[in-house]
Amino acid sequence: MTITDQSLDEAQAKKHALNCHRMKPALFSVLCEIKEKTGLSIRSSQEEEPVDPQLMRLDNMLLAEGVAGPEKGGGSAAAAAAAAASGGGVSPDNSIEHSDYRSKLAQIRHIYHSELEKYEQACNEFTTHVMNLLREQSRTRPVAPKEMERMVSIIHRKFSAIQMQLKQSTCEAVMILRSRFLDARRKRRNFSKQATEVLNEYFYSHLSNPYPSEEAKEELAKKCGITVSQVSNWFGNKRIRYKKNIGKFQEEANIYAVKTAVSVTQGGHSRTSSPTPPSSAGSGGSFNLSGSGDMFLGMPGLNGDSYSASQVRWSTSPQVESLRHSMGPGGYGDNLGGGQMYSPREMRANGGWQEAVTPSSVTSPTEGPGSVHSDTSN
DNA sequence: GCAAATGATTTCGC
DNA sequence: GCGAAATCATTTGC
Repeated sequence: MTITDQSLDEAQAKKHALNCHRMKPALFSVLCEIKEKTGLSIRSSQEEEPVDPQLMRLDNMLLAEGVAGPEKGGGSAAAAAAAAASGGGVSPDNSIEHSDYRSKLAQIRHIYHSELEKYEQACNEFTTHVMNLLREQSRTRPVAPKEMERMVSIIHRKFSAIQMQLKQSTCEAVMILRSRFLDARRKRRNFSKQATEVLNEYFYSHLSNPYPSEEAKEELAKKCGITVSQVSNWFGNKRIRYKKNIGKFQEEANIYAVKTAVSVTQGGHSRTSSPTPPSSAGSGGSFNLSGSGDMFLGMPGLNGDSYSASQVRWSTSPQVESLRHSMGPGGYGDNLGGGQMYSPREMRANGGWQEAVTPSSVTSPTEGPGSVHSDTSN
C-alpha cells in the first residue's frame, strides 16, 4: 500500500470526522468500560499485595537506630545502647567514642535521607511523565483511570524496590558501625589496678566459696567502678582460670593471704573494707574476718597441711578432678616448697556449699600432708 | 611481632 | 537464670 499526501489527508479528515461525531464520547466510554471489566480489573485486584515484611523490618530497624524518622540528636537511642554495651560508661573516653559514633551515624543518616529524597524526586518526575503520556494517548485510545492508577503503582513499586536496596545497604552500614564502635569485645579495657585488687581480695578471702552474692557483687561493682555483670564475668573467669592453673596463681594467692593476715593481725579490717557476703553476716564488713572460713593464714597449715586441693572444690567437673589427680601426692603444696602460706580453715565453716565437701576430700591427718584424695567419681 | 593476660561472649548443662 | 567451659578479641609486656 502506498501512502500519499492525498491518502494521509483523507485519513486525517476521517479521524477528525470520527472525533467530532456526536456518538464518539458515548462510544468511547463504553469502550473504556469494557476494557475495565475485562483484564484490567482482574489484574489490579491481584496486584494488591500486602506490605513486604522485610521492608517493615528494615524500616523498624532504621527507626530504632535513629536513621529514619525524626532527628534524635544524632541517635540518642544508639548512644544509650553504646553506654549500656560499654558497661555503664565508666571509661573516660566513652564520651569521645560515643560522639564519634554519633557523628558517623549522622553521616549515614544524612546520606540516607539525601538518597531517599533523590529517589522520591525521580519517582515523582517519572510518574508525572508517564501520566502525561497516558493523557496524551487517551485522545486516541481508551485509557481508563484504573489503568493510570495501575501504571502509577507499578512505577512506585519499582522505585520502592530501589528504596529497599538503599535501606538494606544503610542497615548494613549501621550494623558495621555498631560492631566497630559498640562491640564490647572490641571495647575491652583492662580494669584498673585498684579494681583488680579489690576483686582479688574478695576472691582469695573467699577462696572456698568465691561466689559473691548479688549484694556483694553490687558493692564490688560500686567499689571497682564496673557493672555487676562485669563483676560476674570477672569471677567466672577467675574461678575457671584459677582452677585450670592453680600453681600459677599460687604466688598471687600468697600475696593476698599475706595482705589479709597482716590486716587481721593489725587489728582488724582490711585496707579496703569489703562487701559482706551473706555467709559472713556479722563479720564486721571485712573479707578477712568473715565467717566464711576462707581466711588465709600466714603460717603452715593446721595438721601440717599444705594448701589443700580441697580449697578448689567448687565443682566436680571431670577436668578439675583430672587436674587434681595429675597434681599427684603432695598436691598444690609442692608449689610452696614446704612453706605453706595459707591453709583453708574448714570449708564447711561457711555452712557447706555444693556437694564437694565430702569427708574424704577435706585434708585428713591420716592421709598425709597435701592429700588430694577426693571424690574420684570419674 | 608474638605470646601471655584478660575481659567479654557463646554454648551447654542444671 | 546461673555457672562452667570454651572461645573470641583486645590489651599488655617483652
